[in-house]
Amino acid sequence: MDKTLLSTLRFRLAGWYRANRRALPWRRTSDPYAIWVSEVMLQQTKVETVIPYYQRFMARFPSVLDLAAADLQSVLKLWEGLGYYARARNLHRAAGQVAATHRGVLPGDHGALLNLPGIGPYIAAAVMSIAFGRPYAVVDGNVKRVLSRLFMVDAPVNRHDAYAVFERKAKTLLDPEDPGLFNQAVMELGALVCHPRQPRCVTCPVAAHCRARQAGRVEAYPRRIRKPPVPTRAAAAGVVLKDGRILIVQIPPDGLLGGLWEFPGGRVDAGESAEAACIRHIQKKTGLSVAAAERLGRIRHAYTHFKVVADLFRFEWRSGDVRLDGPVDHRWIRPDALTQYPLPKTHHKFMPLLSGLLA
DNA sequence: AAGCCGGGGCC
DNA sequence: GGCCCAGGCTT
Repeated sequence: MDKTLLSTLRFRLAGWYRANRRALPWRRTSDPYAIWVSEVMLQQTKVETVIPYYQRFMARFPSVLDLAAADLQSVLKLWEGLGYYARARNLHRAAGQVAATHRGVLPGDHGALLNLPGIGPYIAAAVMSIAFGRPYAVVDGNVKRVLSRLFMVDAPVNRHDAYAVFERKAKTLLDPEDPGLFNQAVMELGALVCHPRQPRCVTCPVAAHCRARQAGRVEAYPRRIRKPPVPTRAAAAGVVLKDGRILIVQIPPDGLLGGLWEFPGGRVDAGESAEAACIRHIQKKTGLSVAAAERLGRIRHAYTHFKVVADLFRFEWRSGDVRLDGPVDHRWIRPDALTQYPLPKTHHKFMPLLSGLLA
């Protein structure tokens, strides 16, 4: 790209950003740890969703050492509802590593950051540029959308091999004078002006440089490959009652909802009743024999790769001690203690069905 | 290179 | 109901 054009683009973008940026909590600090936490929370998550989580998290864990000293369950409880719980597990583990090997100070070194769990190309570049002022270009969903329109990039943004294409573009555009501001400016432009649908080109500071706009094809970019529709699964979960207490089990740390707690249950096979499936899963996973009492209700929930229709049952314990197969821990708790544990969204949807038990 | 991993808000 | 969001990890 022509050198004069390049500096004009950088200049206009920076000017627009200074005048239009949102006053976000993580923009009032230069603490690398705070920047790091915000970037982890912002993965695949909208700014408005993150703000309250970020504020609670930073109030509770103001430094790397505070986070490293915390137990994972309290971290997951603060993360409850934010999703992608591996982010919380990795952040906690990484804090432990920073405490142990860097004396609690996040290293301003690209390679060292990439070695920490949960820090990939995006967060490494974001922390290096925003917190340390170093020239690393970020490539996120916003950047890919903005660049795909600016240069009419035909590579679909949601294909893995597209990353290298956009990274090259981002590197040539990056303003070495203030990489942190430049990176945030491109992302803010994507968030406030260069929307996925109906972009506000009229107010765009770089519309004059935009090839898609010149071609009248802004809405045709970014290009994207279609994903197949997600399947729906049937599931069942059981509230097992024994002496006024209910059983919850902890989900294994790897995989879906790892580390959270749930009522025992599982998938309903084809041709199987939800109640029979639930009894089968409880027997298999906890070793308990239960007797059916009643069906409390049904909820629906959408995950990234499937949807679930889940029936909730109430059972009375009949016999057996807990012998776990699958879950990594269990508790017999009073119903009013449920809120002390990090639970999946499905279980928050179950709560209204439990009103009789909580009384 | 592709699949897995939450939840919410928008159309 | 599909799409999108300040992605990273695993295989």
